[in-house]
Amino acid sequence: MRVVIATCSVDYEGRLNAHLPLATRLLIVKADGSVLIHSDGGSYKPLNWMAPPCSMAEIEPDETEVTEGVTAVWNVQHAKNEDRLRVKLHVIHHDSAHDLGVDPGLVKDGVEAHLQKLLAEHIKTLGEGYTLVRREYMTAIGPVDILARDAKGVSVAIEIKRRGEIDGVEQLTRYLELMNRDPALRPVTGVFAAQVIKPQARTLAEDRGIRCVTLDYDELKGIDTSMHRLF
Amino acid sequence: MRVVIATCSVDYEGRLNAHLPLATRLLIVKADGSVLIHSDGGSYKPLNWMAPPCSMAEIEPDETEVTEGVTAVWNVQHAKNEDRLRVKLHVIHHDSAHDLGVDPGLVKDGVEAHLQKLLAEHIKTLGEGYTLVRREYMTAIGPVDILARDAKGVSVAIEIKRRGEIDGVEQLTRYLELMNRDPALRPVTGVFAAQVIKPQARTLAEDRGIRCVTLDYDELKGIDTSMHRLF
DNA sequence: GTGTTAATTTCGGCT
DNA sequence: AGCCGAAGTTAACAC
Repeated sequence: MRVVIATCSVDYEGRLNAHLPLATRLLIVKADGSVLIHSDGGSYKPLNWMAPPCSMAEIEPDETEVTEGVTAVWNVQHAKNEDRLRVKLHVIHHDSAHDLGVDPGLVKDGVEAHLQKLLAEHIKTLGEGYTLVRREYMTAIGPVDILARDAKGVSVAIEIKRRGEIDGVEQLTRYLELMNRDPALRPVTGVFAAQVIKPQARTLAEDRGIRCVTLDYDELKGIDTSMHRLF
Repeated sequence: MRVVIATCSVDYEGRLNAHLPLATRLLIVKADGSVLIHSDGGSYKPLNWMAPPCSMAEIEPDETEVTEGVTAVWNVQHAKNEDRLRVKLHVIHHDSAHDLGVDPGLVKDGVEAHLQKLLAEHIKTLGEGYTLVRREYMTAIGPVDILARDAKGVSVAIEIKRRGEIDGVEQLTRYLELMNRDPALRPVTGVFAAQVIKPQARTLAEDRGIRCVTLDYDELKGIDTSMHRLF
């Protein structure tokens, strides 16, 4: 990995055109040739970048560029499309290279899969008498997150999201449409469960007779913990 | 901006829990206190990070950590929630600080908003007699990009995408379904406009009676320029 | 490899 | 400040 602090201007041509005026920035060249250009603020997204696979060539500035004060030009070309990044370096304040080796990678815990597991274990939070049929109930168009039955024994298809948006309602609607054609399951009602449900998604869901449920991850986890403590 | 190359392990606790085993990585501390942890590969997304507003405190390792070879600990705490990042530094290979100043920011050209503005201004490119009703026409499930009327005064809902894919057709279909329930608007026809329309999206759209229009950004911009020149 | 879905998404625009 | 949708989204997973 090469780390450079330089006063530079940048031009990107590809899916869009973008330009960065002359300023001092952090330039990172990774082992796979990818380049990141960071300012001293903002979040983790670089001001501009080139994703791998790509190659970086340091070329001589032309006469006009030399007049403008350009001391070096980086030409970063994507390997599979026409995306190109040109960095015009004026002043280099720092330049160092480091051997980092391969990273073992991130270990995560607490994503949607976890929510699904918790809700399946505590399906009664949806209502008295609810019973779990199975998680990842397979249909012709994909797996329904949870299939359950309510107190009356009616099938309930449950779609789980961390954040409930329109896409999720569409997804559940497709499942319900298909499942309601199956005489062995029919009728199937729907529950849209998420930690947060956007108003537009709620409107659409309720318009289609789908019940919306807000999930509290900590509460589900709390039930889980207290259960473990009790038994 | 502080740039550090160090052998370290990282733990994140917040919306989820995540852990990075001991390895050599690039650590960036920005002026706003935010921290990025990058490996020597992958795309622009860091392995782990803390978004601003947050504060970083360098603390002494405890006895156990010293035994494990930890020489310093960074405690990065988010200012508005309980998100916390702990970096245990074992070996520091490089450490430097740089004053970058404020970045003038990225200048973009050719995004969806620009397309929408241009098409609204030149709505006649869709056909003789077309008139603009308004951009971002609000419905219960979200805003339609452009509402117009054709030469016969029939309402036309226009969905604009840079790249026309199935999602966009689904979106427009939802709007049309809803708008066609409104006696004041009915009937409403649809136009799916994009710079590039994928064959599958085109097929689906046309199957649903939605007209597909390919937008030429440079041409629209050209009309815009020549208009300015003429008047 | 291709397509679909999630993400500690981030970012910008508007109410 | 919050909500909503786009992004040069990126990344993980299924087929």
